[in-house]
Amino acid sequence: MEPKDKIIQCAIELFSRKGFEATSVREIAGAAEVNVAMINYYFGSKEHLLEKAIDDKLSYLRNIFSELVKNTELTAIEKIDKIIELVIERKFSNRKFNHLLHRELSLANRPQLKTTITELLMLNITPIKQIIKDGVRTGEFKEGVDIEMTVATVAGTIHYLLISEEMSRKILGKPATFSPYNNSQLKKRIGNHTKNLIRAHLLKKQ
Amino acid sequence: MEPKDKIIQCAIELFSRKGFEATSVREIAGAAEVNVAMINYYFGSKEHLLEKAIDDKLSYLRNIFSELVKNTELTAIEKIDKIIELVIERKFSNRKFNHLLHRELSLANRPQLKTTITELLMLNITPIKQIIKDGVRTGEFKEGVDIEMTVATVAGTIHYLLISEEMSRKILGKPATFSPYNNSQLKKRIGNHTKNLIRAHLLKKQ
DNA sequence: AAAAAATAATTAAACGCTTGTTTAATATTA
DNA sequence: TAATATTAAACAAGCGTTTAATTATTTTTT
Repeated sequence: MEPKDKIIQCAIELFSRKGFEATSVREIAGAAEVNVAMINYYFGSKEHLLEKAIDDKLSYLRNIFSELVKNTELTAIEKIDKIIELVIERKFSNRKFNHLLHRELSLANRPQLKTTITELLMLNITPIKQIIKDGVRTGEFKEGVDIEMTVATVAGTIHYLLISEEMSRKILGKPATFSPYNNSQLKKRIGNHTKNLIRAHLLKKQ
Repeated sequence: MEPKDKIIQCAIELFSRKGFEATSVREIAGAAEVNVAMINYYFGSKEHLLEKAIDDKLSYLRNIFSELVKNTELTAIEKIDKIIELVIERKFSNRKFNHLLHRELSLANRPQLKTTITELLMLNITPIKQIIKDGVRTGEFKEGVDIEMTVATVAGTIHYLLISEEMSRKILGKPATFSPYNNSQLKKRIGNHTKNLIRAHLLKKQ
């Protein structure tokens, strides 16, 4: 792997685990096995490195959901099911990176970066909103539901259970030996719950 | 106000807005109008100051929900409504402090602190769980619902809409001029949605 | 109640260390 | 031969913390 990419990769890993400010450029250089000066040579500054890394992720993830929304062979509720699974899968496998994004979003330090991150997070949100809208329009879903809030519920439920191992354990009432993120059990459970919830909330009573 | 308390107050404000690592002790001292050495004199270190501040908040908030859970004059769904309103109120007025807690929780830097924070956040969670449990036991709520996940949904929905102004605007589809946290409109909207959602999910069909 | 002693609070200055960044020289590749 | 990549070393600035001296307050003794 080229040194430039290796720097990005190591930086993301360290920023995600320790936070941006708590990670030194020497640490990153050490992990990437390059000279410290290479970081400024390639990226100009530590801050630009962060921006570049997040920007890369954004352009990589763009338009990955679009096919699902367009697919007309599935009903709205089937699409919702699929997208719930996709979001869970993605959030689980990018858990710490997501924490990095949310940390930056909660700070007033780098305003320009916040816009990029918002766009990145909205990649998960927008398609859910669109599918629910379509479902209401075609009559498959109830009228009068608060679509925007429902979207927040789906994203929020998944997000909340990925905050930390200890929080998840406490919420689930599990002992300290339980590793919520190391088995696929929790993924399924979140998926089932969210789907049931959305059904009770959106589907017309039959 | 005593210098010790003023330091805590200013520290919380700065840590919340800028993050722990990005805030210098000289900044805190400047804001609190005391000499830098006072911080170490009173708290030993910058890190202990953070711990003390969070610890204070924890002991202040303990047992504040207990009366609501014990109140037997309300039905389970009425209790849920009340607690949703309480949690929304609290999260809205402590928005940035909550961000600080969640940032610390997402980092591996200060493990001991994470336990305190988890306990603090669980003060919102535990009563909701208890009320739903009771409601299921008395037959007011459906059986077979995933109680722990439902709790995560309530907390997650509220939490997600408080991530950032820009995120909220984007989720709600509002223009850049809209200030989601400056009016009480959003509070009510989240409250109504969450209550409706929980009703559809928990109440038996009549 | 006044004086003396002891404790606590506050200050300016310095400490040693780490930070992100730059420089200028060298090695590598085109 | 020219452009690019890589290096070790140095830079100035900021960091959290400590020191030692001074002022303020409280406690004890007369």
